[in-house]
Amino acid sequence: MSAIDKATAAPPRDFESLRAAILERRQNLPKRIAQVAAYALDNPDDIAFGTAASIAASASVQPSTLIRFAQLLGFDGFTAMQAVFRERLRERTSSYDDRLTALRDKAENGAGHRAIFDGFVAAATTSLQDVSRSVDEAHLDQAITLLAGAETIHVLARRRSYPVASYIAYALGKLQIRTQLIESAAGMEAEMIGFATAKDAAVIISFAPYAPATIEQAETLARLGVPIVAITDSAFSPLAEFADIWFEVAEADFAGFRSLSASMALAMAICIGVAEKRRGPAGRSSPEPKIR
Amino acid sequence: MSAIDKATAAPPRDFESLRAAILERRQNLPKRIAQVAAYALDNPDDIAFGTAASIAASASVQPSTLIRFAQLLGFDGFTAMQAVFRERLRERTSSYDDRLTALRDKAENGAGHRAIFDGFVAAATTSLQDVSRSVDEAHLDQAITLLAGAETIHVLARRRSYPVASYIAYALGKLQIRTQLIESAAGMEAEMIGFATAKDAAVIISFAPYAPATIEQAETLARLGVPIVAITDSAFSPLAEFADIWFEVAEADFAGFRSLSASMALAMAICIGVAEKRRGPAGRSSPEPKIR
DNA sequence: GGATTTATGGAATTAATATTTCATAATGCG
DNA sequence: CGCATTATGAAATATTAATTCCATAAATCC
Repeated sequence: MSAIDKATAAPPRDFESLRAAILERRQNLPKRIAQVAAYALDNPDDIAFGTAASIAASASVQPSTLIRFAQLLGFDGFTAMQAVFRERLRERTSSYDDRLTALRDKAENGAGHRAIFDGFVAAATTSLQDVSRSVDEAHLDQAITLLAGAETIHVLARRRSYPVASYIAYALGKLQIRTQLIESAAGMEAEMIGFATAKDAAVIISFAPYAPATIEQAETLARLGVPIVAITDSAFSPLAEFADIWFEVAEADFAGFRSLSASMALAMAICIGVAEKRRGPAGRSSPEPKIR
Repeated sequence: MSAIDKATAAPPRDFESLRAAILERRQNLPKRIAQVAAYALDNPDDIAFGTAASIAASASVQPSTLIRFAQLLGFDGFTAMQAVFRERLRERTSSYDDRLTALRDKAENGAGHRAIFDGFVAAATTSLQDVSRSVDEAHLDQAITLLAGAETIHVLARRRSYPVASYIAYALGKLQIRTQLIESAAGMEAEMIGFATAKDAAVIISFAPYAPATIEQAETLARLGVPIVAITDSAFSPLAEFADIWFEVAEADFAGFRSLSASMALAMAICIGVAEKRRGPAGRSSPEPKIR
């Protein structure tokens, strides 16, 4: 019998509880076993993939020590423990879409606040994955070229999309690019838009249900001959009609609110791209504006 | 000898070329082998971890067919092919941090716009992963309880953090929670803040370098006895001093701009949490506000 | 400081897993 | 239709990997 209870009745079923179990006992583990414990937490992937012998070698212990470690945690043997490490990889890899639907269910049934938070994280991650697949370089280049040639860049968005617009305005400002954020506070939008010319350009962001004011103003801008780059959610968006270049960004939603992460990432890439282009192809040696 | 060349000289080294090789030959593959091919593309994870016997069973073929399939692709045997499937999982799992640093280098050396975009996506993803680890439920509960009890929720943020504040204001508005976004446009912030009382509460978001105005106003709010929930970036943030509850959110940066995704996700979770709590524990049956 | 318990290393054993082989079935071709 | 070729299934074999066992070394306790 060992100093610590030989076997916890129930072996951890998932990686998190396994991790917790290890951390809890960490202090009073025999030297070699502790060595394995540390290795396991530091290199979980190796344990998922390796064989008992190879892992033992990497951790500088005997294979038998590995098995003792597993048994100490309540597992039958090394193989049973390894299964948990493999399961972890599977889940981590398993499509975020699945995770998201699972979390949606969970939240519907009144799970804790943590579940809601996880849901938003999953929604954002999914959206980022999607947008990463769907945006193509050619569009990106065109949009950047178009905006880089503009005298003033007008940024237009309402409601849900407004945060994206305000971040664009902030970023372009920092990058010393003349920008006009079309604000709604004082009801002066029409006048602000009136000054736009074909030498300017506009970035417009809108998702279903498209704010009527945004569409209306997009139309006005188009009529004034202002080139338009749009970030929207489908080919059927009314914006697609007015825009010279448009991006389809499908943001996942959770608890009734859509993520903005994908739009934000795209917006930022456009801003930096415009700044780089303005600085000229020669300026490429220091393309990274160090601003916070 | 089989109808198709028995063994491609060089076996695919990575999953993508393996996939391509399979797709290319798909049409002229013997029935059982084709069955394996389809299974392999549909369930790559199973192949990574399963044993020849278990995979064969899942795909309804004999283990030997599995080996023939591997050899047809130029591998030595099943084990060699499986290695490619495992490698794929490893890479997919490999820390986003590594990817991010790689992309940063790439961008510094003047890579295309696509690389910049990927960088922002990676930065956002990393931030989300981090925040998901660091936020704990107890804090979340406390923050939600605090805000749920407020008459009016004041939302305060400047510059980079402002988009988060505007999204919070939008969300709380939709959720019919009385909200006051402290805007800076007309320079009336001081007056707006002056109306706040201990019965209200405030959400303040600020990251280094902390906008002086935000800190100053946070202090004022604290002096007025307004409970404060802060989202900031370190324990040394001046906000931590004034806040009753604060969250540490470390956003990764790229090309000089930090992601906002993690803060956004946290902010949304708080908003929904407050709305749920207000609706009362009984209202839990329909916790999902269907608003777009 | 000696006795007893506990931990460790290393080899032996057992279990599992991949691979090969061979008989048979299916397919294609003249 | 019949022969040759290719594909398939099933079991035997070889290989590899996990587990157990035992001798020895530390550590702990009286």
